[in-house]
Amino acid sequence: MPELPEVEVVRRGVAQWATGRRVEVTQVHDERSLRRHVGGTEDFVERLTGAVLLAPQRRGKFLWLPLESTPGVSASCLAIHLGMSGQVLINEPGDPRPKHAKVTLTLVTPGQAAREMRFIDQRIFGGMHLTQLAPSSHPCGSIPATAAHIAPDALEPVLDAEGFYALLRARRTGIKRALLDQQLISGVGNIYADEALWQAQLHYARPTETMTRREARRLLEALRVVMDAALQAGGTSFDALYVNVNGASGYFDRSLQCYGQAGRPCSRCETAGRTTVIRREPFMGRSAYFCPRCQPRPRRGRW
DNA sequence: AGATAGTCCTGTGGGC
DNA sequence: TGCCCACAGGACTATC
Repeated sequence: MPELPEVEVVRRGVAQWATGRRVEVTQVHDERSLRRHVGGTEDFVERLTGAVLLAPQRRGKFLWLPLESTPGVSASCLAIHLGMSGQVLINEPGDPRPKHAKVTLTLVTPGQAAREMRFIDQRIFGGMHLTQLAPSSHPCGSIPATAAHIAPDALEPVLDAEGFYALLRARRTGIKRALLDQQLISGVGNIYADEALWQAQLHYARPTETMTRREARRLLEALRVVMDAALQAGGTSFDALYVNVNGASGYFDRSLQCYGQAGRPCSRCETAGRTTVIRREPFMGRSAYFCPRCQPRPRRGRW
């Protein structure tokens, strides 16, 4: 499941191969991946073909490439969301097309060989669309109109510990729900929520309104540390569903301390000479992993 | 405002 | 061996 670090790995790969290139051919193999494009497939192809792609940007799990704009026309972008199983691969033209290829863009630039940028998506929860760019607090100054509602992500400096604390105290929900709410803080999914909560020694049902400044700071720091480490490792790949633009897996799964570790000993407890087993509990139609000793259940938890 | 249910999908895996 | 069905899971929408 691509979360912030995985999307950032993809962004960097796309930056290397797509920045400044022109879309020579647009092929849509499966219209369902354009569900979020207002205007339909024909409009998508017509507007994208011939456009020059600028440096890709990211906020949370949203990725976008601004299109070089013509004077007098409002700026737009190619927005990409990977959903559950989306991939962006860079290939040479003529490479065999993967089974779940949904969109292929042929990218050209003078004096260099053409490349194909392919959007692959097995479960079709992700997609591509064209949309206007709207002013934003994002470092690049704008954001896709369709992503304007999401909050700054955990790695943006604009989100500081005091601001994070204030946001949490203003809510009446459980801390993991808050972390997964992209309108409060973006980029966090199930994996990094559980990892950061484990790191910060907070139970997932901890009511946000009882969080202390210290705990909020510890949690934000934990999010940053775990996401930075995951980025260094090329992301988390449990299976072939998440890969970088060259098709390579990340290896952060080997560093996971909590997520997916049900039945295994908590490493922090082990270091302290105790044995505690990581537990999995159903949560919001998925799972929450935690150490029952390091992350004790609050008396009045919020699920 | 917060919580929940439904929707979109397909590969996987448990049950028989 | 093979069929069927339940299910996961990010984001969005509708509804309570």
